[in-house]
Amino acid sequence: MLTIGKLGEAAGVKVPTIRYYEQIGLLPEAERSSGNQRLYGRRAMEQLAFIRHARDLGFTLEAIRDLLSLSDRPDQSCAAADAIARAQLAEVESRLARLIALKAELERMVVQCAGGRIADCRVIEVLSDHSLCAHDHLSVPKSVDASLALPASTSSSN
Amino acid sequence: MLTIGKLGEAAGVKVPTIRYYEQIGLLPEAERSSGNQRLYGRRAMEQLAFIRHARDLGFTLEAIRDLLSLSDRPDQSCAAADAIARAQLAEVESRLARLIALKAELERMVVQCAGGRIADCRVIEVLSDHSLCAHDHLSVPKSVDASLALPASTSSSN
DNA sequence: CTTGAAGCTATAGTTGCTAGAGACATTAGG
DNA sequence: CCTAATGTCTCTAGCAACTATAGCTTCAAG
Ligand SMILES: [Zn+2]
Ligand SMILES: [Zn+2]
Ligand SMILES: [Zn+2]
Ligand SMILES: [Zn+2]
Repeated sequence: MLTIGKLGEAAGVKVPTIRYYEQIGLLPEAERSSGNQRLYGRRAMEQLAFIRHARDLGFTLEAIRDLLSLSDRPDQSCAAADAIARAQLAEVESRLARLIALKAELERMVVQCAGGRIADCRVIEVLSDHSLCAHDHLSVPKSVDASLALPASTSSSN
Repeated sequence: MLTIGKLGEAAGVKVPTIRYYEQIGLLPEAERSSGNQRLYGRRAMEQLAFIRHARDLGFTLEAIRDLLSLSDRPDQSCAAADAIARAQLAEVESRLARLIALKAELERMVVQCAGGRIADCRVIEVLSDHSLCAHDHLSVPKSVDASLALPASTSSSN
């Protein structure tokens, strides 16, 4: 039985994050010691590692919640799990496409600036006028909108 | 003089967002009509368009705040502005690198799943064990950490 | 037995907005 | 001129996924 600190260390997850996961019901309520401290066994370890890995791959907590509950039913079809993974892949691909456009536009502005006064700064100029941009880099269309953010990739370990 | 609705329409920014920008001091307090409604002139229009464009390129509001105040001092060196843009480029490049790794890993898991029962699902297997991953896709090193999220790219216009 | 680290709960802050309530302003139509 | 519809006002709360703080209790080492 591990304390929360040891568990966090083992799984590469910060202690408050573990408590947060429990609070939102992503992890089951932990057993408690006589002195009211959380205690974890192998099962909790595995679940937390699963969560951590899925977060690293960019899955939302909601998706992870679903994946966890699926993984509890080994005999069912994995179609739902695969669908979640494919959706995540699509998400990543769409972000990727957008970032590639952003990168091109940012490179253009940085390269074009000769580095004089603000009045002649290409960076400021381009930001003032999108028609100076080579291509689109537009805001994302509504359908793709929700949860675009890369899960605040909260620097690794404990 | 435009009302806030017209301004939002013109700049492709939602009305509450404009009020929010004023609230956090990114836009100056607007003039008011006799009936206490905000009125905007050409200057506000340009500033808002600048903000919108910079947001589209992924700059944080903090960075935009700095860029705006720089653009108010046309005679100064543009080194600071260029530095902000280069930092943003670096940000984008780092996210890009990470997303490329994620994409590869997600593709691998999706492709490898034969689609049977959960017990044999490659998606679940891989999530349970990072050593099944081909490469790193690790959480971002501490230094690059803050504000990794793509500015919740809150679908364009008004 | 004492001390310091680790744990506990509860609350608030982060980013960049978005949504709602309830009141006032403006404008178009009859 | 009155009314209804829309627009705007302020204020507050909510989203994701944590992180940080305060003020306590418990535990392990010496
Ligand atoms: Zn410049
Ligand atoms: Zn542009
Ligand atoms: Zn599968
Ligand atoms: Zn992995």
